[in-house]
Amino acid sequence: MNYELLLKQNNLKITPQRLGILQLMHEAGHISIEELFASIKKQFSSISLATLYKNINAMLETSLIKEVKAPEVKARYEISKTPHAHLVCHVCGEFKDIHFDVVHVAHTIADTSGYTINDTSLIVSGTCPKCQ
Amino acid sequence: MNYELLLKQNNLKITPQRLGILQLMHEAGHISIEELFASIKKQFSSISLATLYKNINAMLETSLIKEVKAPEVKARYEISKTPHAHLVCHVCGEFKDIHFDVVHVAHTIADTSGYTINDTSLIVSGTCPKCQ
DNA sequence: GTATTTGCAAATGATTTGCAGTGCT
DNA sequence: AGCACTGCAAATCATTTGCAAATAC
Repeated sequence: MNYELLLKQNNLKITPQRLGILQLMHEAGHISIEELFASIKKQFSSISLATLYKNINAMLETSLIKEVKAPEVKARYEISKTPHAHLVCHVCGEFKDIHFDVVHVAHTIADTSGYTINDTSLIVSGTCPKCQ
Repeated sequence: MNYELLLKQNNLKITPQRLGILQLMHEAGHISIEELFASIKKQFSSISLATLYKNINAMLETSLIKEVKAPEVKARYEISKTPHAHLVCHVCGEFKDIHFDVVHVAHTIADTSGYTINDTSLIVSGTCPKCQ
């Protein structure tokens, strides 16, 4: 994945910290602020939590990344992809992407409401096979 | 709605504060902590934010109420009902219940995954007719 | 009467802001 | 060169905890 291009396309300057954040996010798939901070400190030992938050917020504003808010657990961040659903194990905490047509479901839901749809969040929580 | 019965069924003691919280939550449909605190202070001027949090947490633990975490906005709380979806207007902030079979969707999603499903959150964000 | 809840104050945790210095283009 | 980004410290905002007094059952 070309992180430099991703940043450029979103009018964000390329910095080593940002590249590191995107790389870790991509590897993890879904990652929380704490996990990200702990991991990135291995590369940039003096990185500050303020910088991490500023960058996360900048990337959220341009929709380069997306915040996934599941019930009961802390938010995770992922690089934006085509709309999909999530499956979360509340025992081990694993997040899994599910390729499912959420846009179609959203339209069914908003059908008679007159709403203009922007975003759909579909998260199923449960226990994964390993944790049962 | 019988709030005393609701509390009893969940093994929670009946207090005026709890009855007030449930009443406001029921009237509002979906309410944030700040809104709830501002409203309940009109009835119990000396209620503390700590009490509010303790009660919200107690009711969440028994599942008497549910936390709705939508993208971009602060969490809202609702009295637990049959599973349903939510439609949120990101302009005026209004939350709307949509009676939609989320359990069926959840099963479709978790179908081949081997997950045991506990909970499903389906939230569609957009602009409501009034705000367009 | 006993256990739980309340309200207060203080503690903790999470996130944001201001600013001086540095780095990107 | 000029503007954006970084890192630090401090500020702010959100939530939790400990404890004494009050209340539920």
